[in-house]
Amino acid sequence: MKQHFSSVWTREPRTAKSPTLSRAQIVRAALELLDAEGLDALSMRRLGAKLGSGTTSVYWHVANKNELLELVLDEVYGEFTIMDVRETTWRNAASSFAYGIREALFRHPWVMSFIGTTPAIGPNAMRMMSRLVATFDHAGFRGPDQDYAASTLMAYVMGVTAPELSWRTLRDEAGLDSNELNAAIQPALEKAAADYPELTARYREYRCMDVDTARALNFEFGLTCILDGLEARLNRAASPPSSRVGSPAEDDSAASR
Amino acid sequence: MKQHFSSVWTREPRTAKSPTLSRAQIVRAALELLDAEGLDALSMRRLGAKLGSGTTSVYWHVANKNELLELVLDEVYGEFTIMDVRETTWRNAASSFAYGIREALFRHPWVMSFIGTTPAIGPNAMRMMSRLVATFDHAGFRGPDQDYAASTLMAYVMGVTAPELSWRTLRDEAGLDSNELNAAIQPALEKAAADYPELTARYREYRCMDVDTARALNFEFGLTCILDGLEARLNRAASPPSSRVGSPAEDDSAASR
DNA sequence: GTTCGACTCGTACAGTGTTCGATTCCACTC
DNA sequence: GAGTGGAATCGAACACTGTACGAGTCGAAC
Repeated sequence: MKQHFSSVWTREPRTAKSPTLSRAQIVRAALELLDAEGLDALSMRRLGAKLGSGTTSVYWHVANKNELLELVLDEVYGEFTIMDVRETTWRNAASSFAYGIREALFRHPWVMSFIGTTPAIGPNAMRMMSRLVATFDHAGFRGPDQDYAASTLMAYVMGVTAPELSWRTLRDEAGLDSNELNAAIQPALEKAAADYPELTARYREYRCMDVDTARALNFEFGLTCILDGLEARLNRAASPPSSRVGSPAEDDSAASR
Repeated sequence: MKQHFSSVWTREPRTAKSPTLSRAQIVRAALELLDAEGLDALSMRRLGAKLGSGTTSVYWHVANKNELLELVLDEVYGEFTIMDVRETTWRNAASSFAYGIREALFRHPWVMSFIGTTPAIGPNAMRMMSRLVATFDHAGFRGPDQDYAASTLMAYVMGVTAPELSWRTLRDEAGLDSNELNAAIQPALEKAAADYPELTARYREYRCMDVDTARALNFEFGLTCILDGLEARLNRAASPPSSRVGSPAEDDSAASR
């Protein structure tokens, strides 16, 4: 059978005999380059230069740029930490996890370009998912609902943070602070919203508000929404015997896990 | 004052006198290319060829590739339709909106790479946001909560759909169907999850499940979670006078809007 | 008929990811 | 110590990319 799927994680890493260049080293350098100067700054030539090696030496340790990016991506997944749920409530664990991701993404804004392009099956991503699912197991979810709950939380956090990141990148590239950029963008916004007077009014109203705190409130709002929604489902499943579809693990053996 | 922010929407479009090439034409061709062959297929040379014009002719109508992409992105935003909330419940409107986005994204998988990179301030994005906010206004949200609710829903939908898209792209590039790809990916997954026996068990358990319906269930799960969460907040705000922070619009004038 | 602006497009440049083959270097055996 | 084989490095080259520039074409207004 032909191998239709390939990824860094499917290949055996090269055995290192005398590694003047190592995978870890390469990944670290790439990460630094990405964090410092953004996605466009990472070219194989620049990476080679930063490592003090020839441009194409990297290709012995990594099959291609995509694989390199898979590796760096998983490195970032390694920064998504979760508390041990047995030490707090699941709401606390989930909430601090969400805030942690948000901040990790702020440190590595370029990741947003890969999430949704590259499937995350690296070891760090796996560990994170494992712990997140365990959190929802402890919360009382059963069967696939554990995965669904985890995925819902992740989806929300990624989804809200994405526009925040694009905003921040724009801001930093322009060399302004948030409120200056807000002012600079206002005419374009008003022009775009010209046909929707209620939007214009709304923008005028918010102009005095600090943009960053508004974003933070936005994040918190959605997060509590989701946690409330999850909790509601938990309570709903707890009280009635539930004639729920798609949850095959209501019998004795599988539900105990 | 220097212009620190630029976008297609800030520039006046060129006045067309005898347009053998038009913006609309260019955008359509780019969209077709993107839909048919993905992000990498769109190069200015290929676009020129498809249009039957010189490679650099496009640059008279569009400042650069980024602007072109902003235009195409907004075109996709134009496909995100919302029902008139006065014809159903807000839950219905929001839910069908979410499903609509999901399907539009399936038609244009490449967009995921820009959301979170390019701020969406085109006319179609504006119209969509205007209608979405109106939906939540009708639902009973007041002040910034309307925006927060809209952004929460959008964030979730984008966030869940992203991995789905990466999955589908992978699948189509490999030329397999979902379950075949699932089988092909299994060894990599098991290897990655080797240290987490509960994950392995979980994967084994789901292997028999159809991947696509699992995804659909996942989407529905999170969506009802969010709608439940929003509804809960609505009810909470309705009954008690609420000593909520960060919502400055509890007085008479602003809250009526 | 001339002029001017709208519009097109060929050429060129700097840069990209990656392939290929030659080269270096080290651990090992004889 | 000489020799060998594979690990690792790297320079040159290829086929691309986005875009700046300037020369060219065309249609309408004067």
